[in-house]
Amino acid sequence: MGLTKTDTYSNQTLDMAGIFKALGHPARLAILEFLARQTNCICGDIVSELPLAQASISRHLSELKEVGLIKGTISGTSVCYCLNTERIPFITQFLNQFNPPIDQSCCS
Amino acid sequence: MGLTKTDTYSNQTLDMAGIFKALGHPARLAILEFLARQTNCICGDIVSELPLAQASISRHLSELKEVGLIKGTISGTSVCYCLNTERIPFITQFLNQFNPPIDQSCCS
DNA sequence: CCTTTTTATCGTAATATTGCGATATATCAA
DNA sequence: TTGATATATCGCAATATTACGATAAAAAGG
Repeated sequence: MGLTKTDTYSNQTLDMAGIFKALGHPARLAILEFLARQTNCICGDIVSELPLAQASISRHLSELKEVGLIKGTISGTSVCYCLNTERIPFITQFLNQFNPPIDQSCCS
Repeated sequence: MGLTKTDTYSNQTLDMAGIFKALGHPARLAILEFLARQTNCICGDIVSELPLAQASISRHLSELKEVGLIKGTISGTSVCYCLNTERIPFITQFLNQFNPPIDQSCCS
């Protein structure tokens, strides 16, 4: 028996934790930073951007896609990757709750 | 030999990944959400907020403090915890780079 | 069909994280 | 000093993540 995570935490908390976990690895962050530097989607050859094996990059990409941070569409024999920019305001909005008017007098 | 993470990724990427990793666990997110609901710092008794052992909560709190998401000051026999609200704009500003004008025509 | 190219998945070893009980530390009150 | 209370740290077991090579799958071009 014992409590599951779903019993304990709200769906929103679990979803957001999933997104942050995906952001919480330097390789995945580096992939996003690379995509952000482009003016177009990148069709293939993300592998050559990082010193990781192709299998590892593919895994990271699928984790990023799983939480909706990137989009990927098959284009012939390669895959086109883009940032899913819609996701960002969603995250920043969530983070805004941590910016409340708290009286921090006892902690400063 | 072999590349270290510091060789491969910028300090900013590593720092931000550390912050997101800290955010990427439902228990730690729940702690932050709890702190955000308060109008004051919380001196003690965060343990009773979550179904985790005291040792586990203490661990999570120290991880949050390590990346600067919360502040803690000793107050007698307990510890006062507050959100470190300064940190939030820092994160949202970083996330803004993922909101660029990308031509997503091939991915939509 | 066969070959090449690109990406995904599988199996597995190494490493990291999580959670807990036990214990240590520190402060306060008596 | 002793006892009670609050928090931190240690040691360890269970679990999750990461990375890689090998291999599979899917599409394009002969």
